[in-house]
Amino acid sequence: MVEVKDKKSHHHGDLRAALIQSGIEILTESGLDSLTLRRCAARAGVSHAAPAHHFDGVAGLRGAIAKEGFDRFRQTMLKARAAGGQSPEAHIRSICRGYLDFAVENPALFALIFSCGPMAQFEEDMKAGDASAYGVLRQACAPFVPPGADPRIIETQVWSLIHGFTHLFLAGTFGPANATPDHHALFAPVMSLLQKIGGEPATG
Amino acid sequence: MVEVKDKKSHHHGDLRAALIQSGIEILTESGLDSLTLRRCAARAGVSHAAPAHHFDGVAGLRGAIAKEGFDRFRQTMLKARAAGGQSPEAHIRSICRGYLDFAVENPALFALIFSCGPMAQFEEDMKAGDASAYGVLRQACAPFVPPGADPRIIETQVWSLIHGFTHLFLAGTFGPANATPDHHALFAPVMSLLQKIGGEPATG
DNA sequence: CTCCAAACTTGACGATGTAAACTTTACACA
DNA sequence: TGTGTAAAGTTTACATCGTCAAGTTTGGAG
Repeated sequence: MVEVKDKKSHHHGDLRAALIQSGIEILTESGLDSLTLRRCAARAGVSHAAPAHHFDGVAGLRGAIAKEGFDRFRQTMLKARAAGGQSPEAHIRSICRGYLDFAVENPALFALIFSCGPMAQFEEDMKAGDASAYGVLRQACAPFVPPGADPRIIETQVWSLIHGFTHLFLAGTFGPANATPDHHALFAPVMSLLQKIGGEPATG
Repeated sequence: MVEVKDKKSHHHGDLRAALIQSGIEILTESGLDSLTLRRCAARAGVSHAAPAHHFDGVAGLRGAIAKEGFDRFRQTMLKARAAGGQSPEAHIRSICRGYLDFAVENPALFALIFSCGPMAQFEEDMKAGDASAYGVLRQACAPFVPPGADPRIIETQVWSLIHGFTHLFLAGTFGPANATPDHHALFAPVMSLLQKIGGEPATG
Protein backbone atom coordinates (compact mmCIF):
# COMPACT_ATOMS: atom_id res chain seq x y z
CA MET A 1 0.00 0.00 0.00
CA VAL A 2 1.07 3.50 -0.65
CA GLU A 3 2.01 5.62 2.32
CA VAL A 4 -0.06 8.52 1.04
CA LYS A 5 -3.34 8.45 2.83
CA ASP A 6 -6.39 7.86 0.75
CA LYS A 7 -9.25 9.99 1.98
CA LYS A 8 -11.70 7.38 0.86
CA SER A 9 -9.88 4.84 3.00
CA HIS A 10 -11.14 4.21 6.44
CA HIS A 11 -7.62 3.49 7.54
CA HIS A 12 -5.16 6.26 7.97
CA GLY A 13 -1.91 4.72 6.86
CA ASP A 14 0.23 5.63 9.82
CA LEU A 15 -1.99 7.27 12.36
CA ARG A 16 0.35 6.59 15.24
CA ALA A 17 3.18 8.61 13.70
CA ALA A 18 0.74 11.29 12.59
CA LEU A 19 -0.60 11.65 16.13
CA ILE A 20 2.90 11.97 17.55
CA GLN A 21 3.76 14.59 14.96
CA SER A 22 0.54 16.46 15.64
CA GLY A 23 1.28 16.37 19.34
CA ILE A 24 4.76 17.83 18.87
CA GLU A 25 3.31 20.60 16.72
CA ILE A 26 0.69 21.36 19.35
CA LEU A 27 3.37 21.41 22.02
CA THR A 28 5.47 23.82 20.01
CA GLU A 29 2.63 26.12 19.11
CA SER A 30 0.54 26.14 22.27
CA GLY A 31 2.48 24.64 25.15
CA LEU A 32 2.17 21.67 27.43
CA ASP A 33 -1.35 22.34 28.67
CA SER A 34 -2.71 22.26 25.14
CA LEU A 35 -1.46 18.75 24.47
CA THR A 36 -4.70 16.84 24.42
CA LEU A 37 -5.87 13.55 22.99
CA ARG A 38 -8.79 15.18 21.27
CA ARG A 39 -6.72 18.00 19.82
CA CYS A 40 -4.13 15.59 18.48
CA ALA A 41 -6.88 13.54 16.92
CA ALA A 42 -8.50 16.60 15.36
CA ARG A 43 -5.21 17.81 13.91
CA ALA A 44 -4.53 14.37 12.48
CA GLY A 45 -8.00 14.41 10.96
CA VAL A 46 -9.49 11.50 12.88
CA SER A 47 -12.19 11.14 15.48
CA HIS A 48 -11.47 11.95 19.10
CA ALA A 49 -11.40 8.33 20.20
CA ALA A 50 -9.08 7.07 17.49
CA PRO A 51 -5.86 7.55 19.51
CA ALA A 52 -7.05 4.94 22.00
CA HIS A 53 -6.19 2.26 19.43
CA HIS A 54 -2.55 3.36 19.31
CA PHE A 55 -1.75 4.63 22.80
CA ASP A 56 -2.72 3.63 26.27
CA GLY A 57 -4.60 6.76 27.17
CA VAL A 58 -3.19 10.23 27.36
CA ALA A 59 -0.21 8.99 29.39
CA GLY A 60 0.68 6.67 26.54
CA LEU A 61 0.52 9.49 24.02
CA ARG A 62 2.66 11.72 26.18
CA GLY A 63 5.15 8.93 26.63
CA ALA A 64 5.35 8.27 22.91
CA ILE A 65 5.84 11.97 22.20
CA ALA A 66 8.49 12.14 24.90
CA LYS A 67 10.30 9.24 23.30
CA GLU A 68 10.25 10.89 19.90
CA GLY A 69 11.37 14.13 21.51
CA PHE A 70 14.18 12.32 23.25
CA ASP A 71 15.40 11.10 19.88
CA ARG A 72 15.30 14.59 18.37
CA PHE A 73 17.13 15.73 21.47
CA ARG A 74 19.86 13.23 20.69
CA GLN A 75 20.05 14.31 17.07
CA THR A 76 20.43 17.95 18.11
CA MET A 77 23.40 17.04 20.27
CA LEU A 78 24.96 14.94 17.53
CA LYS A 79 24.62 17.82 15.10
CA ALA A 80 26.17 20.21 17.59
CA ARG A 81 29.05 17.82 18.14
CA ALA A 82 29.71 17.50 14.43
CA ALA A 83 29.59 21.26 13.92
CA GLY A 84 32.17 22.10 16.59
CA GLY A 85 35.76 21.22 17.28
CA GLN A 86 36.79 17.60 17.41
CA SER A 87 38.85 17.50 20.60
CA PRO A 88 37.40 15.78 23.67
CA GLU A 89 36.96 19.15 25.37
CA ALA A 90 35.24 20.61 22.33
CA HIS A 91 32.97 17.60 22.13
CA ILE A 92 31.70 18.08 25.65
CA ARG A 93 31.25 21.79 25.13
CA SER A 94 29.40 21.36 21.83
CA ILE A 95 27.10 18.73 23.25
CA CYS A 96 26.25 20.84 26.25
CA ARG A 97 25.46 23.72 23.95
CA GLY A 98 23.26 21.41 21.95
CA TYR A 99 21.58 20.33 25.19
CA LEU A 100 20.77 23.90 26.12
CA ASP A 101 19.80 24.94 22.61
CA PHE A 102 17.36 22.08 22.23
CA ALA A 103 15.65 23.01 25.48
CA VAL A 104 15.48 26.70 24.55
CA GLU A 105 14.06 25.95 21.12
CA ASN A 106 11.66 23.26 22.34
CA PRO A 107 10.79 24.19 25.91
CA ALA A 108 7.46 22.36 26.07
CA LEU A 109 8.87 19.21 24.53
CA PHE A 110 11.85 19.36 26.85
CA ALA A 111 9.54 19.73 29.84
CA LEU A 112 7.43 16.82 28.65
CA ILE A 113 10.47 14.57 28.33
CA PHE A 114 11.36 15.12 31.95
CA SER A 115 7.84 15.01 33.34
CA CYS A 116 6.74 11.59 32.13
CA GLY A 117 7.00 9.65 35.32
CA PRO A 118 10.31 8.03 36.17
CA MET A 119 11.46 7.90 32.57
CA ALA A 120 10.34 4.30 32.40
CA GLN A 121 9.84 4.57 28.69
CA PHE A 122 13.52 5.21 28.18
CA GLU A 123 14.73 2.30 30.21
CA GLU A 124 15.85 0.33 27.22
CA ASP A 125 17.44 3.44 25.76
CA MET A 126 19.46 3.96 28.88
CA LYS A 127 20.86 0.46 28.56
CA ALA A 128 21.37 0.76 24.83
CA GLY A 129 24.35 2.99 25.49
CA ASP A 130 25.26 5.32 22.67
CA ALA A 131 21.90 4.96 20.97
CA SER A 132 20.21 7.29 23.44
CA ALA A 133 20.52 10.99 24.03
CA TYR A 134 22.41 10.35 27.23
CA GLY A 135 24.58 7.86 25.39
CA VAL A 136 25.93 10.77 23.38
CA LEU A 137 26.80 12.61 26.56
CA ARG A 138 28.26 9.48 28.08
CA GLN A 139 30.42 8.99 25.03
CA ALA A 140 31.73 12.52 25.34
CA CYS A 141 32.59 11.96 28.99
CA ALA A 142 34.52 8.77 28.36
CA PRO A 143 37.87 10.37 27.46
CA PHE A 144 37.96 12.09 30.84
CA VAL A 145 37.41 8.99 32.94
CA PRO A 146 40.62 8.06 34.75
CA PRO A 147 41.73 4.47 34.12
CA GLY A 148 39.93 2.09 36.43
CA ALA A 149 37.56 4.76 37.70
CA ASP A 150 33.79 4.52 37.60
CA PRO A 151 32.69 6.46 34.52
CA ARG A 152 29.43 7.33 36.23
CA ILE A 153 31.19 9.81 38.49
CA ILE A 154 32.10 12.22 35.73
CA GLU A 155 28.91 11.45 33.85
CA THR A 156 26.86 12.39 36.89
CA GLN A 157 28.75 15.63 37.31
CA VAL A 158 28.41 16.69 33.69
CA TRP A 159 24.77 15.64 33.32
CA SER A 160 23.77 17.31 36.55
CA LEU A 161 25.53 20.51 35.66
CA ILE A 162 24.21 20.92 32.14
CA HIS A 163 20.75 19.69 32.97
CA GLY A 164 20.45 21.82 36.07
CA PHE A 165 21.52 24.94 34.26
CA THR A 166 19.16 24.22 31.39
CA HIS A 167 16.20 23.51 33.64
CA LEU A 168 16.79 26.52 35.84
CA PHE A 169 17.31 28.70 32.81
CA LEU A 170 13.96 27.63 31.38
CA ALA A 171 12.35 28.19 34.77
CA GLY A 172 13.62 31.76 34.73
CA THR A 173 15.78 31.39 37.81
CA PHE A 174 18.54 33.37 36.17
CA GLY A 175 16.12 36.09 35.18
CA PRO A 176 13.22 36.18 32.72
CA ALA A 177 14.23 33.85 29.93
CA ASN A 178 12.54 35.84 27.21
CA ALA A 179 14.44 38.93 28.29
CA THR A 180 17.76 37.23 27.63
CA PRO A 181 18.83 37.84 24.06
CA ASP A 182 21.78 35.44 24.21
CA HIS A 183 21.48 32.57 26.62
CA HIS A 184 25.01 31.51 25.82
CA ALA A 185 26.35 34.45 27.75
CA LEU A 186 24.82 33.15 30.97
CA PHE A 187 26.22 29.79 30.01
CA ALA A 188 29.81 30.83 30.68
CA PRO A 189 30.00 29.63 34.31
CA VAL A 190 28.88 26.20 33.21
CA MET A 191 31.50 26.08 30.49
CA SER A 192 34.25 27.13 32.83
CA LEU A 193 33.29 24.50 35.38
CA LEU A 194 32.98 21.93 32.63
CA GLN A 195 36.59 22.58 31.81
CA LYS A 196 37.49 22.06 35.46
CA ILE A 197 35.55 18.79 35.58
CA GLY A 198 37.18 17.43 32.49
CA GLY A 199 40.67 18.55 33.30
CA GLU A 200 42.99 16.61 31.05
CA PRO A 201 41.57 13.74 29.05
CA ALA A 202 42.90 10.44 30.31
CA THR A 203 45.08 9.61 27.35
CA GLY A 204 45.39 5.92 26.57
CA MET B 1 3.47 37.60 56.03
CA VAL B 2 -0.03 36.28 56.44
CA GLU B 3 -1.91 37.35 59.51
CA VAL B 4 -3.74 34.19 60.40
CA LYS B 5 -5.92 35.52 63.11
CA ASP B 6 -8.22 38.34 62.20
CA LYS B 7 -8.88 37.48 58.57
CA LYS B 8 -12.44 37.04 59.77
CA SER B 9 -14.16 34.83 57.25
CA HIS B 10 -17.84 34.18 57.31
CA HIS B 11 -18.19 30.50 56.78
CA HIS B 12 -14.69 29.30 57.01
CA GLY B 13 -11.91 30.43 59.28
CA ASP B 14 -9.17 30.80 56.74
CA LEU B 15 -10.22 29.11 53.55
CA ARG B 16 -7.28 30.32 51.54
CA ALA B 17 -4.74 28.67 53.84
CA ALA B 18 -6.95 25.59 54.15
CA LEU B 19 -7.07 25.21 50.38
CA ILE B 20 -3.31 25.50 50.10
CA GLN B 21 -2.86 22.93 52.84
CA SER B 22 -5.38 20.62 51.20
CA GLY B 23 -3.57 20.99 47.93
CA ILE B 24 -0.24 20.05 49.46
CA GLU B 25 -1.80 16.99 51.06
CA ILE B 26 -3.34 15.95 47.76
CA LEU B 27 -0.01 16.44 46.06
CA THR B 28 1.74 14.29 48.64
CA GLU B 29 -0.85 11.55 48.62
CA SER B 30 -1.85 11.33 44.99
CA GLY B 31 0.61 13.23 42.83
CA LEU B 32 0.55 16.20 40.53
CA ASP B 33 -2.28 15.04 38.28
CA SER B 34 -4.64 14.78 41.23
CA LEU B 35 -4.22 18.41 42.21
CA THR B 36 -7.59 19.81 41.25
CA LEU B 37 -9.64 22.81 42.24
CA ARG B 38 -12.64 20.67 43.00
CA ARG B 39 -10.69 18.15 45.01
CA CYS B 40 -9.03 20.87 47.08
CA ALA B 41 -12.42 22.40 47.71
CA ALA B 42 -13.93 19.06 48.71
CA ARG B 43 -11.09 18.30 51.10
CA ALA B 44 -11.42 21.73 52.66
CA GLY B 45 -15.15 21.11 53.03
CA VAL B 46 -16.42 23.83 50.73
CA SER B 47 -18.23 23.89 47.42
CA HIS B 48 -16.41 23.36 44.15
CA ALA B 49 -16.51 27.01 43.18
CA ALA B 50 -15.32 28.45 46.47
CA PRO B 51 -11.62 28.58 45.51
CA ALA B 52 -12.41 31.09 42.78
CA HIS B 53 -12.85 33.75 45.46
CA HIS B 54 -9.28 33.23 46.72
CA PHE B 55 -7.26 32.26 43.66
CA ASP B 56 -7.28 33.25 40.03
CA GLY B 57 -8.26 29.90 38.61
CA VAL B 58 -6.32 26.71 38.88
CA ALA B 59 -3.12 28.47 37.85
CA GLY B 60 -3.50 30.77 40.83
CA LEU B 61 -3.97 27.87 43.20
CA ARG B 62 -0.94 26.08 41.81
CA GLY B 63 1.09 29.24 42.12
CA ALA B 64 0.04 29.75 45.72
CA ILE B 65 0.87 26.14 46.58
CA ALA B 66 4.21 26.48 44.80
CA LYS B 67 4.96 29.57 46.84
CA GLU B 68 4.15 27.81 50.09
CA GLY B 69 6.20 24.83 48.93
CA PHE B 70 9.09 27.12 48.12
CA ASP B 71 9.01 28.40 51.66
CA ARG B 72 9.03 24.89 53.12
CA PHE B 73 11.87 24.15 50.74
CA ARG B 74 13.79 27.01 52.26
CA GLN B 75 13.05 25.87 55.79
CA THR B 76 14.29 22.37 54.98
CA MET B 77 17.58 23.80 53.80
CA LEU B 78 17.89 26.03 56.86
CA LYS B 79 17.30 23.07 59.13
CA ALA B 80 19.88 21.02 57.26
CA ARG B 81 22.38 23.85 57.56
CA ALA B 82 21.81 24.16 61.30
CA ALA B 83 22.15 20.41 61.82
CA GLY B 84 25.51 20.09 60.08
CA GLY B 85 28.95 21.54 60.49
CA GLN B 86 29.39 25.30 60.61
CA SER B 87 32.29 25.79 58.21
CA PRO B 88 31.57 27.36 54.81
CA GLU B 89 32.21 24.02 53.12
CA ALA B 90 29.90 22.21 55.52
CA HIS B 91 27.22 24.82 54.95
CA ILE B 92 27.18 24.23 51.23
CA ARG B 93 27.18 20.49 51.67
CA SER B 94 24.38 20.54 54.22
CA ILE B 95 22.24 22.82 52.13
CA CYS B 96 22.69 20.69 49.04
CA ARG B 97 21.70 17.66 51.06
CA GLY B 98 18.63 19.53 52.24
CA TYR B 99 17.89 20.43 48.64
CA LEU B 100 17.97 16.81 47.57
CA ASP B 101 16.14 15.54 50.63
CA PHE B 102 13.29 17.96 50.21
CA ALA B 103 12.82 16.87 46.61
CA VAL B 104 12.95 13.18 47.50
CA GLU B 105 10.45 13.59 50.31
CA ASN B 106 8.15 15.92 48.35
CA PRO B 107 8.58 14.95 44.69
CA ALA B 108 5.21 16.27 43.49
CA LEU B 109 5.57 19.55 45.35
CA PHE B 110 9.10 19.94 44.04
CA ALA B 111 7.88 19.31 40.51
CA LEU B 112 5.09 21.83 40.96
CA ILE B 113 7.48 24.50 42.15
CA PHE B 114 9.51 24.22 38.98
CA SER B 115 6.60 23.85 36.59
CA CYS B 116 4.66 27.02 37.36
CA GLY B 117 5.54 29.06 34.34
CA PRO B 118 8.68 31.15 34.49
CA MET B 119 8.66 31.35 38.28
CA ALA B 120 7.02 34.73 38.03
CA GLN B 121 5.44 34.28 41.44
CA PHE B 122 8.87 34.18 43.04
CA GLU B 123 10.17 37.30 41.43
CA GLU B 124 9.99 39.34 44.58
CA ASP B 125 11.52 36.47 46.52
CA MET B 126 14.44 36.37 44.17
CA LYS B 127 15.11 40.02 44.82
CA ALA B 128 14.49 39.71 48.53
CA GLY B 129 17.84 38.01 48.87
CA ASP B 130 18.20 35.75 51.86
CA ALA B 131 14.48 35.52 52.47
CA SER B 132 14.02 33.02 49.64
CA ALA B 133 15.09 29.42 49.24
CA TYR B 134 17.70 30.48 46.75
CA GLY B 135 18.81 33.21 49.09
CA VAL B 136 19.93 30.49 51.49
CA LEU B 137 21.97 28.90 48.75
CA ARG B 138 23.32 32.27 47.68
CA GLN B 139 24.35 32.98 51.23
CA ALA B 140 26.23 29.72 51.40
CA CYS B 141 28.05 30.50 48.17
CA ALA B 142 29.16 33.94 49.30
CA PRO B 143 32.30 32.87 51.21
CA PHE B 144 33.68 31.27 48.05
CA VAL B 145 33.33 34.29 45.81
CA PRO B 146 36.73 35.78 45.05
CA PRO B 147 37.00 39.49 45.95
CA GLY B 148 35.65 41.61 43.13
CA ALA B 149 34.25 38.65 41.24
CA ASP B 150 30.64 38.29 40.17
CA PRO B 151 28.96 36.10 42.81
CA ARG B 152 26.57 34.79 40.20
CA ILE B 153 29.32 32.68 38.65
CA ILE B 154 29.70 30.36 41.60
CA GLU B 155 26.01 30.57 42.39
CA THR B 156 25.17 29.42 38.90
CA GLN B 157 27.57 26.53 39.17
CA VAL B 158 26.31 25.33 42.54
CA TRP B 159 22.62 25.79 41.76
CA SER B 160 22.93 24.07 38.41
CA LEU B 161 24.83 21.16 39.89
CA ILE B 162 22.58 20.46 42.84
CA HIS B 163 19.38 21.15 40.96
CA GLY B 164 20.37 19.08 37.97
CA PHE B 165 21.32 16.12 40.09
CA THR B 166 18.10 16.39 42.08
CA HIS B 167 15.91 16.69 39.02
CA LEU B 168 17.60 13.86 37.17
CA PHE B 169 17.51 11.71 40.27
CA LEU B 170 13.76 12.21 40.57
CA ALA B 171 13.36 11.48 36.87
CA GLY B 172 15.11 8.16 37.40
CA THR B 173 18.02 8.96 35.12
CA PHE B 174 20.44 7.38 37.55
CA GLY B 175 18.29 4.29 37.81
CA PRO B 176 14.83 3.68 39.26
CA ALA B 177 14.54 6.05 42.19
CA ASN B 178 12.47 3.71 44.29
CA ALA B 179 15.09 1.00 43.89
CA THR B 180 17.73 3.19 45.51
CA PRO B 181 17.77 2.63 49.25
CA ASP B 182 20.15 5.48 49.96
CA HIS B 183 20.14 8.36 47.52
CA HIS B 184 23.05 9.94 49.33
CA ALA B 185 25.38 7.28 47.98
CA LEU B 186 24.69 8.43 44.42
CA PHE B 187 25.20 11.95 45.68
CA ALA B 188 28.94 11.49 46.17
CA PRO B 189 30.05 12.80 42.74
CA VAL B 190 28.12 15.99 43.35
CA MET B 191 29.73 16.46 46.73
CA SER B 192 33.19 15.90 45.36
CA LEU B 193 32.64 18.41 42.58
CA LEU B 194 31.11 20.84 45.04
CA GLN B 195 34.37 20.75 46.94
CA LYS B 196 36.23 21.48 43.73
CA ILE B 197 33.94 24.42 42.93
CA GLY B 198 34.33 25.94 46.32
CA GLY B 199 38.03 25.42 46.66
CA GLU B 200 39.20 27.62 49.49
CA PRO B 201 36.80 30.15 50.91
CA ALA B 202 37.89 33.66 50.01
CA THR B 203 38.90 34.80 53.47
CA GLY B 204 37.97 38.43 53.77
C1' DC C 1 -32.61 47.73 62.27
C1' DT C 2 -31.35 48.12 57.60
C1' DC C 3 -28.60 47.26 54.02
C1' DC C 4 -24.40 46.07 51.65
C1' DA C 5 -20.46 43.63 50.29
C1' DA C 6 -17.70 39.69 50.95
C1' DA C 7 -17.78 34.68 51.33
C1' DC C 8 -19.83 30.82 49.81
C1' DT C 9 -23.40 27.87 47.14
C1' DT C 10 -25.90 26.31 43.22
C1' DG C 11 -26.47 25.39 38.53
C1' DA C 12 -24.96 25.31 34.02
C1' DC C 13 -21.75 24.93 29.99
C1' DG C 14 -17.99 23.41 27.11
C1' DA C 15 -13.84 20.61 27.10
C1' DT C 16 -11.53 16.50 28.41
C1' DG C 17 -10.40 11.24 29.14
C1' DT C 18 -12.34 6.94 28.77
C1' DA C 19 -15.30 3.06 27.86
C1' DA C 20 -18.74 0.54 25.05
C1' DA C 21 -21.09 -0.47 20.83
C1' DC C 22 -21.01 0.01 16.10
C1' DT C 23 -19.06 0.38 11.15
C1' DT C 24 -15.64 0.02 7.73
C1' DT C 25 -11.55 -1.89 5.77
C1' DA C 26 -7.65 -4.98 5.05
C1' DC C 27 -5.99 -9.42 4.70
C1' DA C 28 -5.48 -14.35 5.46
C1' DC C 29 -7.41 -18.40 3.95
C1' DA C 30 -10.32 -21.60 1.58
C1' DT D 1 -12.47 -15.67 -6.31
C1' DG D 2 -15.24 -15.25 -2.23
C1' DT D 3 -15.60 -14.92 2.68
C1' DG D 4 -14.83 -14.36 7.57
C1' DT D 5 -12.42 -12.04 11.04
C1' DA D 6 -9.81 -8.80 13.44
C1' DA D 7 -7.83 -4.38 13.30
C1' DA D 8 -8.78 0.57 12.61
C1' DG D 9 -11.88 4.27 13.15
C1' DT D 10 -16.52 6.28 14.38
C1' DT D 11 -20.26 7.33 17.29
C1' DT D 12 -22.46 7.77 21.58
C1' DA D 13 -22.38 8.22 26.38
C1' DC D 14 -20.69 9.49 30.90
C1' DA D 15 -17.96 11.29 34.86
C1' DT D 16 -14.80 14.93 35.90
C1' DC D 17 -12.68 19.18 35.18
C1' DG D 18 -12.35 24.62 35.00
C1' DT D 19 -15.11 28.49 34.71
C1' DC D 20 -18.86 31.57 34.61
C1' DA D 21 -23.43 33.60 36.14
C1' DA D 22 -26.70 34.04 39.47
C1' DG D 23 -28.44 33.21 43.96
C1' DT D 24 -27.77 32.74 49.17
C1' DT D 25 -25.70 33.38 53.59
C1' DT D 26 -23.18 36.16 56.90
C1' DG D 27 -20.85 39.83 59.43
C1' DG D 28 -20.69 44.38 60.30
C1' DA D 29 -21.06 49.49 59.22
C1' DG D 30 -24.39 53.23 59.10
